[in-house]
Amino acid sequence: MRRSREEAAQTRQRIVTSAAAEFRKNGIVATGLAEVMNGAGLTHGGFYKHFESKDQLVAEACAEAVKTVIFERMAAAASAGGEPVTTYLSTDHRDNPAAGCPLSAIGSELSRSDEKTRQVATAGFLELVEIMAGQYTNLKPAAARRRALVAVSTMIGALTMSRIVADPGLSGEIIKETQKSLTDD
Amino acid sequence: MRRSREEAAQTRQRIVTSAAAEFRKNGIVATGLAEVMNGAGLTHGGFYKHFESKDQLVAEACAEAVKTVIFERMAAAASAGGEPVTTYLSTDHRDNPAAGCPLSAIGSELSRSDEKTRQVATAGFLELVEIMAGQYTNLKPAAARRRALVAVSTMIGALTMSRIVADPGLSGEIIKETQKSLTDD
DNA sequence: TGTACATCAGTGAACGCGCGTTCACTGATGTAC
DNA sequence: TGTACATCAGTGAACGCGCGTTCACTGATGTAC
Repeated sequence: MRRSREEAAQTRQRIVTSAAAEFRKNGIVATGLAEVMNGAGLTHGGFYKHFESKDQLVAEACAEAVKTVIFERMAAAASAGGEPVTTYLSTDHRDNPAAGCPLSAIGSELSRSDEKTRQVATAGFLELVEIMAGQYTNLKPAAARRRALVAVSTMIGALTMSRIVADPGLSGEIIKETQKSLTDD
Repeated sequence: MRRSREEAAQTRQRIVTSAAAEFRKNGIVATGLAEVMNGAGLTHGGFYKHFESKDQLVAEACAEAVKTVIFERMAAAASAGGEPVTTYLSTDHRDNPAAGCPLSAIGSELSRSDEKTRQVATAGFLELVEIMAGQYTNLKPAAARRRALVAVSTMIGALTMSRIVADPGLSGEIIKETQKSLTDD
């Protein structure tokens, strides 16, 4: 039966949030819409009352993940005077991809996604670069940005590799060494 | 009809090579066995005469990609006295994922693959670390390895991001800045 | 303010399709004598 | 070395299944008078 405008908006939001978690946990292609809808407490038939296609959901779910993880959590970690690198490169982040950075969790799938999704991912990357550039207070803005571009690439590569690697010791070593390398100096 | 042992071995090899390319181009989950077999010039029905499952093919295809790209091409680039970083971080490599490093091309999918595949990926990562460590001739082995661990993570993250990013200028900037950062000093 | 009707969120079944896997069959290769 | 038979690589059809998407239906919400 019909729902109120407010209820419908909440439902839509639950679908996006469920998708953002499922995609990061199991991958975009491997996640079915029925799985996403089930995660939002709905049956799969109603999906198209809210979205035009799976691709549209992918773009919105990616935007939500970028917003909560990069624009909110990482930005907060930096403005609180903490080291954003330590937040990003942690075993906690490594072990919880469903709640973590989409650039690490679904990076190789994002490179095959449509324009809209890649633009959203690009915006997240640039925000992370800006956050990191803000850490290099002893450098001029242009130099800080250049260094941050590399630092963010390092963070994404290291977290991705720490999840791939079969040896837990090596996985921890990647996180620890990368964290040290990016916080020293 | 039956094929000679030699022909059958060649066929098997063609399947692995086709899979290694298709997986890196379109992703593991998004690539069907029919697509792989077609790339090897066969119909899909014969697949199970050579492999037990898709997972087994994934592991072997990953091993082939690691061997040709890391153990052969990257090792050759280093021993020829060239900079392996320049080979890895190039627009050529960025634009040809099907022939490139699987850690960048299918990184996030590898983290969800089975133990065998992740072990193969880990071996490739460690070899790349060793190649890079060999570049740091002015450091003691342990320090060189630690630095290489971070450098390889940076290379993988930067190449992955250069493929995700929607803006070609930014994509080139990531490659150029990361290359500079890893070759300076 | 109350009533009649249109709207539409959500359900559950169904669509065609491609997936990984299995199987009967073919006929050349390999093996045993 | 030749012959008879077993093996098995490859084909093409079929299996059950889950995919993204569509649709008829329900009934509460929203709108018009």
